Amino acid sequence: MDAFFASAEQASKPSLRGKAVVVGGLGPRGVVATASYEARVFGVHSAMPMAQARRLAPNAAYLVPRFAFYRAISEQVMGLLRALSPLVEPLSLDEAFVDLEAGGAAGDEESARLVGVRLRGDIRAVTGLTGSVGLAASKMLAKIGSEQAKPDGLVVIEPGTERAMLGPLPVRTLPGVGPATGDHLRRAGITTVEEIAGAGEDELVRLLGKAHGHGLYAMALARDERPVVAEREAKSVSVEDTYDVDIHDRTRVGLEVQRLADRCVRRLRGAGLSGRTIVLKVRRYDFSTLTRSETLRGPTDDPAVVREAAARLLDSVDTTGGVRLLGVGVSGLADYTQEDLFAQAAEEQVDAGSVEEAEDAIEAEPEAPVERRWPSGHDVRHVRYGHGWVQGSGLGRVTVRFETPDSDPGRVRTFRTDDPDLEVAEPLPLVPGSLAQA
DNA sequence: TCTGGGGTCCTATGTCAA
DNA sequence: TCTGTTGACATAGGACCC
Repeated sequence: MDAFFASAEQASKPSLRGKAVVVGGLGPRGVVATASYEARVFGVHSAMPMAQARRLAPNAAYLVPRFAFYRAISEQVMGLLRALSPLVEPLSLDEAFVDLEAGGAAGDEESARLVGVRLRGDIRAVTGLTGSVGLAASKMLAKIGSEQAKPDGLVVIEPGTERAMLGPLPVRTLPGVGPATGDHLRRAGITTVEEIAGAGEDELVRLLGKAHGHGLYAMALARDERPVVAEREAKSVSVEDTYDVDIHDRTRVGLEVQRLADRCVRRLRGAGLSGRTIVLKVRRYDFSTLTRSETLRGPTDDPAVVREAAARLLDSVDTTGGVRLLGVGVSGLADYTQEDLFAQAAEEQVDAGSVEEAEDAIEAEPEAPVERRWPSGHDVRHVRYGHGWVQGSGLGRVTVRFETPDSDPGRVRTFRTDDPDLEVAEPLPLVPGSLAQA
């Protein structure tokens, strides 16, 4: 999908169409998740600190992501893909590989192109959004093709033309070459894909190590045999929070770790999983990041066990100077629990006095509750004015623009944040009747 | 106002047992 | 019995992806 989050917001909010839209964390430490193509003109792009984006595009619309909404759209698109083939490998909410051969949907180049054209039409009809398609003989080439096709296009990389097409491209085009590897290669005088091929396999392995070297050399020669794999099993479950202000108080750090452990276990249990290895992640005031892990004798999904392990791990970490991020994860997953009876009994004890209570005893960060209740971009309904979305809030006021996906751009009105006529609403379908509402 | 959140994979190093 | 090799596992860190 093209600029997925931003496009979904523009489709949902007529007044934002054709305008610079930036979706991401709005806090002081937020980063850009997606920028609309109009915003990219100003140099705004994914992973950029929000503060920098605001300097570059001060007049853009800034919205928090609405994952439930995007997920609903994503499921519609994945449904279309699964109609083409049972072999669909989602990479994220807005991207997937499809093995057309396995689906019998396409045998030759022309039939494949036809499938791609039809798919793009279906995506538009069902979601109202544009998606781009890359058709090629391997995952790597299909991915590169789809990048070249964006926005709103289709690219076929014909067999036999792969090497010539890849040759002049920058090394960063290849999957697995990020900033660090890119720098590494550049220092060795390698800037294009054909120069990777020219350097030879031994040289690459010497430069980048065994796995990466062999892999990259193969990619540069357009050799990629990786199969499309549907239903890959999760290998870890984790949660993490970056705090608006560094936490210095060791007691508070401990409490946050307990909260994260509970959240992590909730996700773990929700997925019907348990795990053996508990991981604590700490990012300090200076952005240095360290992890500590502990492996239990058997898998657990017991909140008390995970909390205690996380607390032990925290004991071995120096947090003087403050922490900006904390995280708790579980890996070594199994889909069954093999917990001994002592732990089960201990759980019932500890659960009685949960962390949430203790947490309330500590004074909360002084943050405006209105920001929580009326997050920018979220849908609302007013008794008199109907459906709209929060354009901004603060100082006891909330500003709402009243419009729907199929209306003209709407008008703005401002209310008190405690106005009883105003309530939170579910997103409306982008195409009438197409979005199953929760 | 510098740098999210949720993942995967790879590498290096240490330890232990066969 | 001593020494060396090998493999599995645990741990920590880093690169990368969307």
